[in-house]
This record gives sequence, C-alpha cells and structure tokens, in this order.
Amino acid sequence: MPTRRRGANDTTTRRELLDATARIMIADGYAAASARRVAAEAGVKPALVHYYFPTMDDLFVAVLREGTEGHFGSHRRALAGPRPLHALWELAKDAERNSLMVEFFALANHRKAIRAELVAYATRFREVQLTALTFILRQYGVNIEEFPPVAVSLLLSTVTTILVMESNMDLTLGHEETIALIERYLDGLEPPVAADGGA
Amino acid sequence: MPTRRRGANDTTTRRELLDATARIMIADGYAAASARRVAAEAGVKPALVHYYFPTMDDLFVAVLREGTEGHFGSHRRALAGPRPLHALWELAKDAERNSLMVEFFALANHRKAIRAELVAYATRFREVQLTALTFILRQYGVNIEEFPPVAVSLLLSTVTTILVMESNMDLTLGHEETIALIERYLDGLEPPVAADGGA
DNA sequence: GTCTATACTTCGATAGAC
DNA sequence: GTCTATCGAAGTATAGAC
Repeated sequence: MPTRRRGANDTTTRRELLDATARIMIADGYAAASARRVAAEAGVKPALVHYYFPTMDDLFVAVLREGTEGHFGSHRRALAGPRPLHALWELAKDAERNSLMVEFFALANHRKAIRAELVAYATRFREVQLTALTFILRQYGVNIEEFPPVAVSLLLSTVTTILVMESNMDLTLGHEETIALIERYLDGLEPPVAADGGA
Repeated sequence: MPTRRRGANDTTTRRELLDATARIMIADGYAAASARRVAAEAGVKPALVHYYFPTMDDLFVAVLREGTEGHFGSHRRALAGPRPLHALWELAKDAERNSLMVEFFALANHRKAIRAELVAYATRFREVQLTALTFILRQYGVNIEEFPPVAVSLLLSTVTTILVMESNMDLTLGHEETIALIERYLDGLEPPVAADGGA
C-alpha cells in the first residue's frame, strides 16, 4: 500500500519536505514539525506541503517509511561483515536515528495511522534480526535456549533507544558503565580476530 | 523550590486536577492533556486550571513532582523486603507508571521546565538505587567490577520502559522471552528461599 | 507545481462578575 | 474559589489564481 499523496514520488521538492521534516523532528521534536515550519525549513510555502501530503499523517508516515528503507540496507550490510554482532551494536547506537524513532514512538501513541506503520516496521525489523541472530548466536556456540535470539534483539535496540532518549536531555549517569558492560559481553562472544566456521 | 501556583496546596480540586491530568496522559498521551480536557475530566471549568496552575508547564511539573514522591516510597518498601531485587523488578514493570514516564520523556524533549524537573528526578532516583544495589549485589557475591550497580540499575528501568512503550501499541514480539531471561537471572542471584547474610 | 488568501479549529491565558 | 466571556496565536486544510 503506497503512501497517500498527490504529487509525484521522485520530485526534489518532495524529497526536501521529507528531509526537512526529519531534521525538525530530530532537533525539536515532532510537535515542532508543523506544516508551516516544515515549509519554511524546505524553503517553500505551507500550502505546498498539503499538495504533496494531503494530511500531516501522510507526511509523517512517508518520513517513517522511506527512512526505514535505508535502515534495512544498513542492517543488511552490518550482517555481511566479519563481526556482525559488533556491527549491529554500532548500528543500534546511531543517535540521530534513535532520536527520530523516539519521536515516532511518541507520535504513535495518539495517531492511529502512524501507529500502524510503526508496528509494521518494528515487527518486520525484529523478525529479520531474529533470523540473523539465530544463525549468528548458534555459530558462536551460545545456548539459544538460555539466550533466545529474539530477546537479544530486543535488548540491543532497547538499551540504545533509552540511552539516546536520556542523552538528549543530558542525563548520562551510568551510560558509560552500561555500554562497557555490553561491549565486554560482545567481545567475549565475538573476539576481535574474525572467528569463522563452527563454535 | 515549590511548584509555582496560586491556589492552596491541599485543596481537593487541586488534587483532582493533578489526577485527571495523569489519567489523560496515560490514556491518550500528553498532547491530549489540554486545559480544557483536564477541566472536563475533573468536572470543573477551564479557567480554574489556570487559577491553580498559571501555565500548563506548572501543571505538568506538579504532576511529575507529586507522583514522584509516592514512587520513592514504593521504592523504599521494595528494598526493605526479603527479595529486594525481585521487588525492584516488579516495581519497574508497573505499566501505568511507565506509560506516564514515557509521556514525560516526550514532553521533556521540547519543554525546558519539564526537562529540568525530569532530569533532577531521574538523577536522584538512579543515585538512590545505585546505593541500594551496590549493597545488595555485593551481598549476593556479584563481581561489581564486571556488573557495575549503576549499569544494572539502568538496565532494569530501561528494559521495562521500552516493554511498556511497545505493549501500549500491541507490539509484544520477544517480550515474553526477554522477561523470562531477566527473571531467570534474578532467580539465580536471589533464590526463592530468602538468603540473608554473606555470599 | 507553486503561490496568495482564507476558513475553521483548538489552544493557552486573562479580565472581571459572582 | 469558581464561573462566563473573550483575545490572540498557531495549527490543518482548502479554494483558486498564476
């Protein structure tokens, strides 16, 4: 189901509206991303926002959906490298992406269209990561009864999301220690020298 | 520094305004907690909201601050019982409280007064829990170089916050497994039979 | 495709009667 | 302490000219 819109999909103006929206959401929160503000940030007039995106929900859904595509690509590349667990962790730590996702979580709390899109995305993402982690953890000899891949997937993204939420308000007490704890654990599973083949 | 207000502190109307605000925030998000809506929920007229709380920020700060007091009490009681780690975990899982705190996190992203209050609260809370956990983990024979209490504190509240955020939008993939993983770990440290005294 | 102009809604906040 | 009435700002969205 494509995003509802009037304007063509590959216009540069459309692209700039999407980028402007994401920038504003990251910098000042979703509440600041009004049609007027988005238009100003993109250098056009407010009515043009509604030309490309009939409602603001359509705009937010498009930002989420099209940002998501790029993220799945990064995820695939992370898994293809020599230390996939570390690469996943680095990807999960991305501050801008996490800030944006936190805004979408907040938005989804009271906007049905966005909630549906976010749930679809998050479910698909966790399923993809689940498949990959099942393979990786097994390869590293982890007891996957004890550490179910789906739980590991959730923990990875969970912790980084909160760390970013807190950092955004200069609340960093305990962050360093938590990151070090997790990275010690990852180093234990997946040492710097690339371990390929069986456990 | 007391909350800025005009009306007296112990009025039942004032109390009802605070409760109404919290209920609305939990049910429909902070954006739904307008002066008009809060007044309707409390059964009074909108102007009265501004009589007790000159600005909406004053209202939100009061909800946060006065809800916080009760939470510190629950926390103290949790620590006094026979299985403090499990009690802390159960407390952290409280869905309503987490929903409310998620709303405050979102609010804090673009409201300075609320950010300041939230940071003060979260810092104080983590410090209190740090002191308690340092004692408890040492008692249980945990290597606190490897598992710094401040990191354990952060992990406990982090995971439950995200689980509630996700549950609120019916996204529960992996939740069961993650909770089971953590509870297995807690059971290992703090078995059902009350272990008092040294490691 | 982009603009001007504007209708309509909802919000926070205040003045002043009771 | 609570109400009625209202102001001004900001938001979404649309109509219609260019």
